[in-house]
Amino acid sequence: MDYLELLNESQRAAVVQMDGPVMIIAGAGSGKTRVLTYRIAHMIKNGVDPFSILSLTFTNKAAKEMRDRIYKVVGGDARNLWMGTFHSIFSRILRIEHDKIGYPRNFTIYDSDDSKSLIKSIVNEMKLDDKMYKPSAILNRISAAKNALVKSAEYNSNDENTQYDESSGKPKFGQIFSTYEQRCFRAGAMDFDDLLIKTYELFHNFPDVVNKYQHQFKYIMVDEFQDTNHAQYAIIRKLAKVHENIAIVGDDAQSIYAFRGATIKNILNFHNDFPDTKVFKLEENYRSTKTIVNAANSIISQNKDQIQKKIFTSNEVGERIRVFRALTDNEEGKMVASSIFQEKMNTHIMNRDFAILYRTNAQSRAMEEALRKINIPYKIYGGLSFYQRKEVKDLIAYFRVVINPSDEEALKRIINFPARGIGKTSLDHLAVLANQHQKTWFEIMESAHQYGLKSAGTLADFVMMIRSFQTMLNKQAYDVAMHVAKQSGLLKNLYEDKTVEGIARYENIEELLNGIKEFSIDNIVDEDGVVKARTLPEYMQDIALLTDADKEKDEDFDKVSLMTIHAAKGLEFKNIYVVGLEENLFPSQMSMNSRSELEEERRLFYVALTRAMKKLTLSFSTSRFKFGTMISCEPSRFLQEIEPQYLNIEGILNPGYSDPANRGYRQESPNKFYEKKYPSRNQKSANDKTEKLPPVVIPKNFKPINRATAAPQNIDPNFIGDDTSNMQVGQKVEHQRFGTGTVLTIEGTADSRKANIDFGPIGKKMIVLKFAKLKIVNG
DNA sequence: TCGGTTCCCCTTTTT
DNA sequence: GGGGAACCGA
Repeated sequence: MDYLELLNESQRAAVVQMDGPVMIIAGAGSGKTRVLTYRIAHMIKNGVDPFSILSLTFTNKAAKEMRDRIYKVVGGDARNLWMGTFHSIFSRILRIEHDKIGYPRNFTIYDSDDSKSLIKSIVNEMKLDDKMYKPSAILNRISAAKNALVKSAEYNSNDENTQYDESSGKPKFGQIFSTYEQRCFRAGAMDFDDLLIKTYELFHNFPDVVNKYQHQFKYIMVDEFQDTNHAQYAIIRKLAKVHENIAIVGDDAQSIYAFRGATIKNILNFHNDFPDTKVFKLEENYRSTKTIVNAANSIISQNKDQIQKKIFTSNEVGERIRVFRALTDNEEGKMVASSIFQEKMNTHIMNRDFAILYRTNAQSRAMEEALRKINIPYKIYGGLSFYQRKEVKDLIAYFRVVINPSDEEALKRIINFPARGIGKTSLDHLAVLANQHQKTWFEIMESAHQYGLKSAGTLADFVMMIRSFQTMLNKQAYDVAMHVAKQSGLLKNLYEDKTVEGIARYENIEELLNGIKEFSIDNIVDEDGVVKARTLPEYMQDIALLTDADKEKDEDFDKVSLMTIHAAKGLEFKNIYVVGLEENLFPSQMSMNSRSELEEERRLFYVALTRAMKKLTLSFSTSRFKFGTMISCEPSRFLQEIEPQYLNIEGILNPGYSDPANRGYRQESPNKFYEKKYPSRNQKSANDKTEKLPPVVIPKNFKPINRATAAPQNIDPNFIGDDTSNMQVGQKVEHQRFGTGTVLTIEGTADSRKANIDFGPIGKKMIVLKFAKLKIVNG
């Protein structure tokens, strides 16, 4: 397949420009993923060693999809790419280099629940008011600091910070921050932000380490660059320093993670850090109808902060965007569900061609109920994931403690579950002693007698149990997991609960164990084709950063998708429903305080619209349940920001609709704030758009550099494997790394055909023939 | 210490 | 409307 033929001119230019710094500004639906995947495939086809390509994405799903697509073009080599999310790639590096920063190799990754729970403990231990020091708010501020690469020591030495905290009623914030840091370290745990900040430190403090990775990663690619935060950019800038072969792909119009520290500055700074950057713009949309593209353009043009570009499409005009109003959130669900039903009757398209998008996860309930009632199968992305369910977390907490006994948050979860008589009093004592002696809970428990703890006997039993589990850790993951589930009493405890929920919980544990079983027996091969046993620690590393988006099941193949707009980024569907277009919901109430926050909401709306290929439906409700009470809602300002020529408004929305000044969406008592700050489009003055950011221009001296492509490291490119389909037991073979060996056994068929080969001094290796390159030695 | 009940807060968005 | 923490009685 000549993949270059499948690209348009600017796409192709971006693909073949392998060397030097590259910026690809890719509008929605412009074939960005295609460019990225073909770019990598192009490199591999041109002899670049996959091990030297680093490709960073934001979600596991994006990484997986890209790997699959590259696999289709270049085959098995795709396995060896360093491809994944920032967090997963960096955790991989941190596990390799763990000793440099004083962490155990099997460090735990705290999710935000763990982080909040730890903060809560700290606030309690410090005897502070937990109304004032809310864990989520504290965590947000800690996270913001870390994303700016500011650690507690630096934070606390800055008067501005201390003054801010004093004036906002949280004078002890700095102390909580530094305690939090210490406790994470003591627990051998990293939170999400640590994965970035520790990587940065590692590279900053150990020149030999950074040097190693700088040379290894000859080519670096970053997807969704507009969503990178300061720490992420600082790391990749460092990594790219030697070869400067770095390509960033992004779209400022789809920047929707500023709330998490992402900054558009990274795009603007890129030119300063890499002055020779070649810029490519992908402006043709292949996804959506003209109506959808133009409507989306009319939305995004209202933002002041943006890079100039013109997204266009040569697709058909398509249908107008349908807008309807519901009276309640439940009715909105019903209307969406019946619309999907009708659409399927009329056009015979699949369930999987539909997606319902919303601003907040809480909105999924009304949609789910309505779909369930008329038997439309659906799947929910995000929300409470499988791994966040209580019983699943409990068993996983056991695994965490077995692997890393210092993991305090996991220990707290399981120490008295199932109940074994270790109550609050014991826990309080443990906490005090641990702080007093600067030791982990587990260490205190090991010497419980010595500290005169009343529950010493029970604690010792618990420690013994964990210790006995630990002796099994090098065994296959499933065997250990099953043993732990049984011996801890957790399985029995759940089994005895015969309520409906209890049975569901038991089934979830069964599902988890089945997943581990699959993981264990699903032989994995390393780069030399050698089969490796998969252990529990490996399983835990695998799932630590997994969101359930990754847990795709076959039966989910043809279902309607429900997800937040954030989760929908990067996806496309034929028919899209964007629901809940109401003031205070979308745009969110929390984002009405500043122009920049509101613009982020607008970009989010832009992302929502541009997910649709053929048909787009927008809806809002005039009332909805919030915290169990009914509240009344006003239509979103975003609705009237779309040029009306693209809309098809159904039914009588409001009496004043015929008046173009309010397009019928305005309620009878107009919101004063709305009037004043956000004049409608018609009244908008031309000089509203004067404060634009400098547009990115393609440099005039655009000249592709044709540097010789890098040869793979340590591998002889001329080494070609022979056809092994007729290989016999007893035959001599040559492997590039292991040398000459004798075939002992051959088993399996087709792709899973394996050979056990004795390489003499190197030992016996089980090799999967599909992947390994072996020369048959004659004689 | 445990289990059941009430009560309270919650809601952005995610790795 | 729902989950988790706090509270209370045994």
